[in-house]
Amino acid sequence: MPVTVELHDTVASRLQQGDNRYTRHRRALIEVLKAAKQPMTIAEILAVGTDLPQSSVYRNLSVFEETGLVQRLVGAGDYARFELAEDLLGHHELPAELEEEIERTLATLARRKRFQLHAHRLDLMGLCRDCAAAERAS
Amino acid sequence: MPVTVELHDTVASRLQQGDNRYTRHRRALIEVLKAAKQPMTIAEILAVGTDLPQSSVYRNLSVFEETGLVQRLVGAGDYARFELAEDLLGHHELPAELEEEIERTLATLARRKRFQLHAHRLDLMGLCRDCAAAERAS
DNA sequence: TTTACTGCAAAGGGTTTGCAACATG
DNA sequence: CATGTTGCAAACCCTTTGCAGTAAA
Repeated sequence: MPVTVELHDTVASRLQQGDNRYTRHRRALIEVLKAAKQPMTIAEILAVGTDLPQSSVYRNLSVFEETGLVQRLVGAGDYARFELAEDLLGHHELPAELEEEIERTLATLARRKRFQLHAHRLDLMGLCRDCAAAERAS
Repeated sequence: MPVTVELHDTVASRLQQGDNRYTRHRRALIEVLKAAKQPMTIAEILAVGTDLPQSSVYRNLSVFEETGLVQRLVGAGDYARFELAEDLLGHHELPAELEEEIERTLATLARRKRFQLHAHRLDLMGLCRDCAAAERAS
């Protein structure tokens, strides 16, 4: 199915809302991230997209991050890693149900322990159903 | 109560297990971290411990980290932050009960959704009971 | 006395930026 | 065509390191 076309349309329209343009390099960068099985470091991006100048990758990733198209992951290794925002991929996100239950659990236990919870952040490392199947097939 | 003395004893003995010495600067660094209300950046450490040379702070924090005396936090802002290891402070850690319930919840929901969970990491931002009280008092 | 630590300053290395040329809407 | 983007290289800035002198055990 033509997921890629839809993706590019989405990206283009979101960029245009902020006076940003969807150039050739930005398309290529989105393609690279789309093809990635996991969040990529900038070094990895440069290795794959050999015609992408370093400075453009840095600048464009920043633009994408500000636009909410790409998420930067820190703390997962020594370097920052980047991935397409979850709502652009669709099949990598965890069910909202899980997030809600975590929040409920956290809120309940925090209250019980008198822990004044300001915010939380949960990172799950693993494979969703479809990705696990794809991995077995390869 | 003489918490500080116990702390220094603990630090000293742990350092000596690895042929490391407990020098004047290392003591000062531990004091700075002990006094901190929250994890500190290196810039903040240098601002407080004005007589601590930059290179010593970097090197000693590395030693402390390898020895398990200090924990490095990434992703909480732009720079790395450092804090004394939880087992040296005692009162900052969340009850094990909470962590266990989170793990149970996560495992259950992951199984239900066929999500192949390899690992997780949860960061909670907030104040424990005692710290919240201390903040109200100040 | 041995060996780890210190302190200065210089080098390292990922990231950012200035600016003139270019391409998009 | 007005304005955002590119590309090169230099600048940045946090971090690491070499080395001679110092101090802990």
